[in-house]
Amino acid sequence: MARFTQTETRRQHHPQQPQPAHSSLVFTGPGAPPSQHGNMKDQDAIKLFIGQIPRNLEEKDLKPLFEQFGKIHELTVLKDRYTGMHKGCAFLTYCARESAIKAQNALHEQKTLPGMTRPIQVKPADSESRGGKDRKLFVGMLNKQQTEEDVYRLFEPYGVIEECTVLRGPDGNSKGCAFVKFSTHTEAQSAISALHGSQTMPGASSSLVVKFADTDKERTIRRMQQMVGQFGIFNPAIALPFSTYSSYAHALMQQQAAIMAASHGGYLTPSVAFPATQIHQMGALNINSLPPTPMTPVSGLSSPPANITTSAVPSIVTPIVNGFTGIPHQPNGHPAVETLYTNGLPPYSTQSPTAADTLQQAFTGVQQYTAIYPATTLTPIGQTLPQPPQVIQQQQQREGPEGCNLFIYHLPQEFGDNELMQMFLPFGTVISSKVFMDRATNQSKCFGFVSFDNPASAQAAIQAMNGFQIGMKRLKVQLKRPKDASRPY
DNA sequence: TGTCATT
Repeated sequence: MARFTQTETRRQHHPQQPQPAHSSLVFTGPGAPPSQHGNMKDQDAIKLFIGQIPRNLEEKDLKPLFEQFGKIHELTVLKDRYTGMHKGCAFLTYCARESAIKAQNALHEQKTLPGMTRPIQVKPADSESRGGKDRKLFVGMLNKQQTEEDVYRLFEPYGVIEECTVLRGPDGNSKGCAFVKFSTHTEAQSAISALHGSQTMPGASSSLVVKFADTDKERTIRRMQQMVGQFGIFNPAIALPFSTYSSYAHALMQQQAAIMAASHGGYLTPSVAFPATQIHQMGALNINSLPPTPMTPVSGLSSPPANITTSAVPSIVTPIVNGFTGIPHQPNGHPAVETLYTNGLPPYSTQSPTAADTLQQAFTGVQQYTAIYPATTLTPIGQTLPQPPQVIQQQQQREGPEGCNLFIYHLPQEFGDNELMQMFLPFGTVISSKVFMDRATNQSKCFGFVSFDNPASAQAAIQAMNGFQIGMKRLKVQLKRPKDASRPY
């Protein structure tokens, strides 16, 4: 029955009734005058569900029973959509909210209609509350000092508050948010209109948030996303289309480069995370001038590098691996890597907006590759991968364990969370990446955080990426300062 | 040096 009720509710919920003059007021407080004439209903009228009705009773038969509590706005017996069969229940809306309350008090479970074994049900229809959702607000960006009473005061002007709870952690400290349930949707809506973004509480990082609370379903989704962030149990890369040959090749190179970077320790190593062809181009750019001229998008990233043809997958492994093994010490047919670094720094430029794209493309293969091939095929030169890189797309801002969180400064202006993550993926599983944005300008503050799932990856990333030059700046890559630490830099 | 937090 509950399911039918839901269905019927939705179906019947749509017809918009003409509203009485007073209902157009944004504020519909507890003192809102009830409708007195016509078939108008109060804006805060309650739709009642009537259950346990004998199937031989139609609207006209039921009307007298309910009319004694007030003028009826609408009474509908529920019928099966296809067979037209009486479902033994109805929806009833009185013109006045008060009538509904009276009827419920007088009738619900109080009387059994002829032929029925259970007493009549008279209660607000599911549509009236959706579990309270449509009149329950989530309030965020509160001051953590604000109590239930403070919140109550804040929302009181907009209607009758049935419930007001400040969310608190286990220690009893406010989480800076609350739930406020009004008696009607309209009241809740007016509170949103009046209060959302209206003020910034002292100590809050942005203006007050007032919105309808999540439904159960939404909460479940949120929970799942949090689990993803915490445990990395979901790898969306699996859902990506099968990698092209070229991205596979890139993936191999980058994977090996990552291994090199992790095991080598020199500042030179990060550069091998880029295909040789790309190193060349970027290196040249870097030599020419600082700041470099805007870079054309590096072409050919999605096609195989020159030294890789269309041979079967296993056969390309060795040459690539060998090539990369040689790079740091013995350049292999390309100009010596060192000679490209005329300023003694690894090459890379992100002066143009295309640079972020470039990086992203350069690393894209890693994700696909990791998802599709078993780990054993990833180690053709007998090395063990520290951690298969993973991409968590629905990331939360989560810190990893102690020693796994990096603070990165001097990021290119155009780097976002994703670019930051792509840049650090070769060193392990990135459980979160966050570039800080200036709220006012929506511009990057050029620093951010990357969290790995293990300290070794973090250390490898520091070794490889600290001091890495991008444009005119060098990345500063350090362990994130623990909250309680007070060591200034 | 993790900005936003959903009983």
